[in-house]
Amino acid sequence: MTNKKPSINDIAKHLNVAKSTVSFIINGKAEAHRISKKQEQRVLEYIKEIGYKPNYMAKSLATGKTNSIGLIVENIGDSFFGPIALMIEERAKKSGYRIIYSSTRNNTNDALSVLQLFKDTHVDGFIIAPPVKMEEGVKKVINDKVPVVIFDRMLEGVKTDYVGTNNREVVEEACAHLLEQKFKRIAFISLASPQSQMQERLDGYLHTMRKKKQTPIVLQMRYDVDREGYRNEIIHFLQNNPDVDAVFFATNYLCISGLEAIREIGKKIPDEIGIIAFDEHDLFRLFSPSITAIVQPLEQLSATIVKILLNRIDKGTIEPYQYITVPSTLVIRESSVKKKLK
Amino acid sequence: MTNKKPSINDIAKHLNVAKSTVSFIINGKAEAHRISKKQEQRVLEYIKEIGYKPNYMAKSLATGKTNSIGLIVENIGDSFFGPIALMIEERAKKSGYRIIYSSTRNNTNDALSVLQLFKDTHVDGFIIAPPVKMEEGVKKVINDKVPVVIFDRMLEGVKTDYVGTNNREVVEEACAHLLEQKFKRIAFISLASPQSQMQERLDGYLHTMRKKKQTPIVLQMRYDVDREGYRNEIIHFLQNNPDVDAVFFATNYLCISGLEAIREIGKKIPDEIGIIAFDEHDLFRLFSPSITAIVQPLEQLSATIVKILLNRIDKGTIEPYQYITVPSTLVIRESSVKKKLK
DNA sequence: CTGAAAGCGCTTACAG
DNA sequence: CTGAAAGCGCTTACAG
Repeated sequence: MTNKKPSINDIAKHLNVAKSTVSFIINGKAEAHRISKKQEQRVLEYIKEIGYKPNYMAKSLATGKTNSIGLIVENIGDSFFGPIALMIEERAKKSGYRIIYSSTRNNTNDALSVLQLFKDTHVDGFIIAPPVKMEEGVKKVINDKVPVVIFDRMLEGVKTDYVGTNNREVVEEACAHLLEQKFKRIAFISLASPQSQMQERLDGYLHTMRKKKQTPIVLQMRYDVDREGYRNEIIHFLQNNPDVDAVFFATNYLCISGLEAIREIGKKIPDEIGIIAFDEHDLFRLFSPSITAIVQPLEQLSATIVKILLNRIDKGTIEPYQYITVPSTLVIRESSVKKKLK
Repeated sequence: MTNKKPSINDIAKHLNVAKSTVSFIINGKAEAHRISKKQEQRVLEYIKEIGYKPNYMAKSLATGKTNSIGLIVENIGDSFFGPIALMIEERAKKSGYRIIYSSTRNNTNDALSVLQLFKDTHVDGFIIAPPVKMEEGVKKVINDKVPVVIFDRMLEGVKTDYVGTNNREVVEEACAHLLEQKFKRIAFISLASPQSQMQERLDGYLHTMRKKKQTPIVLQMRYDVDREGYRNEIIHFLQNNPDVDAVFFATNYLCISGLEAIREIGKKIPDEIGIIAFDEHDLFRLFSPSITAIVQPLEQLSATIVKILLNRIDKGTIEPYQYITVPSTLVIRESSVKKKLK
């Protein structure tokens, strides 16, 4: 018993067989290489006895596979990407893949450099919620035959798999609901972001407003601001638009800043101002009044993302790319239902 | 221009120098090996020209280092570990380390198997918030000279670095604050968990109660229950203990279930029941009334964890192990301050 | 059915 | 100052 870890070579020598024989047996290819049952038993037993563990780095060097996936998101600590990261990892683990993650905080340069770094370390595939201007970087990766699944927001002109939700349709549903509740002046508060999911949400809003002959009122804030900044800007906006009687918030954290703003200026939800948020948050269930929200099916999104990526990794990248949208649900709570109507 | 990635060998051949020379130059050891400036320039320029990227797997195989760290937490999607994961990754990245994560959901067997898996893939070190009964597994890893930093909860008898907060002291401070506010019957609602941080929080509570001659009232729930289950058990508890006029919740999610329970039975916060939670949550700032909470210094915790681990990785494991507690802050809000006293 | 050998792309004593 | 060579621990054609 030395304390050096045993290698395939050691096993082969000890058992007087060839390295290749051992390797085949370990990898379950004994049958395919017509190795005798007896031989296989002998090797398997010895492996168990000495507690042999293959060296993954050597294996990776020889095969070019690392069994790891790079996950690049906006912020792994937030209430959307965090749970997604949890579910993605749990599913990937079942298929023997590890997840390496990085948060971009929407910084394109950081995202590009981490993309390159992960690629240099030979991840087998990527799951990316990209910041803007990532098109070229992602294309390069795909060109080098590394599979990429984009999620949450699309990348224009990048041919690869995408998984997202039906932003536009569900926002239309939400806005229609507000109108039904007799809210008249519905504002849309969002980020000045060209990202596809934000554009789709805006489209849904504008489309419904136009269809119902309402005048849109849109606030698009810079996205490099902190919570305090959003709050102040929303206060300002609501004061300048006193006739606004409902707000659709394009993300959950904007809604949280919005709630702080509304508290500050003292408007009553829902009778003086109706509220709907995109994406769920613990707060929304418990807030008084509870907040109507569009809830994305996180489990289903994660499952789809992982399934598609693993399929690409296994089978290469032949079939047509998939564009999948999993529908979200409008969960109606108190903040969008006028008490007088009840 | 073939499409095969250039290797050190290719460079050496092309430039008519030895592989070792190229390797030394790439790794900045040109000087140490007294390689001529001219030679160095020539190699560096060529590398740049062809866009050479070292193969990390080969490098890892040769050196035994992977520049990766295994992060094992309870749930990367929750409001404590998520932000911690964000900060840990950002700091590790600056020093050239990647993070591979896994969530245990407090399942010891899952945690042990992922610990083994990460170890087999040769992570350079571990950051672990361990479930119970991980002592032996972690010891084995440490014995094999892989550095481990434990955080959030300690592991009895495991000699390694630990980073946590001053659970006991800050809970004492919180309980003293409730007593000052003339709350009489303070209950402590927690999980039936032998984990150290939970024990310390309980100790802080019991100690203060005893010192002030108050009778402790403790509810310890099973920790394999869902939010609904917690809520129901808390309702039950509060109904059976109608004289309880304040509750200290040992975690933020228990507090959230508690708020649902309190809403259900219709008690008024803070005048009929005072509330304090351990750990911050978005909800607590915005809830009406806002909820007093013990806030852990996440930035400082993450920074300390990463610093200690990288130090161990670089310098080996010679100096005595560190046991570091970073103090938390009691943020007093409306839920623990009686209006009548104001 | 099994084995000898080359190869994956690095690092690092060692010799000169 | 620089180069030839062994080694890290696997996989996989290829030969028999």
